[in-house]
Amino acid sequence: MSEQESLGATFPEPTHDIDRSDESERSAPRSISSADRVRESILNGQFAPGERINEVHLSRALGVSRTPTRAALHALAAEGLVDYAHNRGFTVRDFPLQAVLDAYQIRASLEGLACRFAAERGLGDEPRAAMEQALRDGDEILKNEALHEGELVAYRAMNVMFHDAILAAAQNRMLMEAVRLTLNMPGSTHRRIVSFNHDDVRRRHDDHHRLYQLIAAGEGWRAELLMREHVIGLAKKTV
Amino acid sequence: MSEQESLGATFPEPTHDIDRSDESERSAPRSISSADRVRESILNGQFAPGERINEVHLSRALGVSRTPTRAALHALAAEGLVDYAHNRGFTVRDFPLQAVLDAYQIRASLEGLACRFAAERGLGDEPRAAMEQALRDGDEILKNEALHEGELVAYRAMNVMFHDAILAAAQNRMLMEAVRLTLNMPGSTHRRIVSFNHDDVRRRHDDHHRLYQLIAAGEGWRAELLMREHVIGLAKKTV
DNA sequence: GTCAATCGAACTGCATACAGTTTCCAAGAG
DNA sequence: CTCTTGGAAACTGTATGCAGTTCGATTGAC
Repeated sequence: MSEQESLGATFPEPTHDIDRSDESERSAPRSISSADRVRESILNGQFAPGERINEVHLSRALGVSRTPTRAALHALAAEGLVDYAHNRGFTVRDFPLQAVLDAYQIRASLEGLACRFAAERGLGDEPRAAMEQALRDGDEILKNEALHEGELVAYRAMNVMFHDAILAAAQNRMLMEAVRLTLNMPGSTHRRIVSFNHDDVRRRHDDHHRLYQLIAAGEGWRAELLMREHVIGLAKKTV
Repeated sequence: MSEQESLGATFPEPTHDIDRSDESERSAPRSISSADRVRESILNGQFAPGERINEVHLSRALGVSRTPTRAALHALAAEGLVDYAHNRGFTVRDFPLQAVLDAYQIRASLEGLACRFAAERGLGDEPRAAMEQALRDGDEILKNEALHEGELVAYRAMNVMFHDAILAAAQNRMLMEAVRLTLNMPGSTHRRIVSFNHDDVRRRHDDHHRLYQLIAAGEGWRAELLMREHVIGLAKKTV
């Protein structure tokens, strides 16, 4: 493997696993960035919490020089995944269980606020279409008695589409960025176990229907409270 | 001025105008960073919204090379003050009035949540002492009939101390970071005009007293709602 | 006069070398 | 054995040069 270090083998190949196409900005379709690869490695738990990140080793593993490596790490520090200290470089942040649970509360407040904004400002055409599509998709998925592998993937995609549509309808970029902060948590698979019990899924999807109707009806306050409950309910399923 | 460009003269001298000493991390007392200087320039409105930032000119103005300049700009992009696009560099973000008003709503939600956390988890010794000190300071300031220059400075410091203490008591770093996002708004002095009418100040300070009592009494829900009202009230005074 | 193409200047992206700091280990004093 | 101290290795911070891209102006065709 020429100059690559052994660490390089552990890095994810350039796949668009995390779809960030909703940047709303001119998101050029350029190849996946180093930051994305390192982020995925951290989220997958390939770095121990508190571990120092050696720039030279990391840059070799990424196959680039230290300059873009440092830029990527600074970006991750901005997202809160790593810490930075002058003359001491970057360390992987630790996310104790309490922090993960708190993140759900924060996200609940923020997405609740997004619902209120959406209700007050009205649903644009694209957000409305996306929400309706997500509702149809969810209805379709729920026709089955039990959810299998492919349906779980579809369910997740549907869920992301619905929540992103509300954020888009809120028409506030800071809100989107703050919510993204709460989603970047290293949930090393043993956490973040959202129940796929059929009744739970049905209840959550029913929330979506009610949220859509409340927002469309301009019921900002009710939509906000329901979304808060909806998101907090997700935390209850987290171990 | 040797090698400095004329732009350099417009940069703030290394003073600790913005006190970020509450980093809670090992905040080494090193000299003020380039990022801080550029941030202050942007917040002061020395860059037009949408304006592209030339790295070479900026680095000359800062008296450093392009590498640390880019790092500083990336840090500011993380804070949301500038935008970054590949091969096109950094541009100053625009903050329309609606975004500024929304920021108050976001901050209200987040600080309300912080109150609930603080009430549920109990006030630590330091946050409690800070809050009590802030309350005493406010009482002292309000003894005067009208507020003059020095008292306005003291009032602001007292206010920051009170709100920071609550965030510290919430014991959640993500919450602190999210709130900081909402505070980094270019309020080019014509906005962010919080009223210093004596009655308004008295009302806001009375909110502080009530918030302290609610949090100390463990009344999380009531503290959350009062804080939301308290912060939203600030937006009402913004033009 | 308007639009398109083209060339050149200017700017950004990256690699690399060097300087300054930290960190760790080993040797020595108490 | 413990603590201190010296120094070297390792690591981070910064400057700089070059390559690739973008942007603007000038020229030419229509």
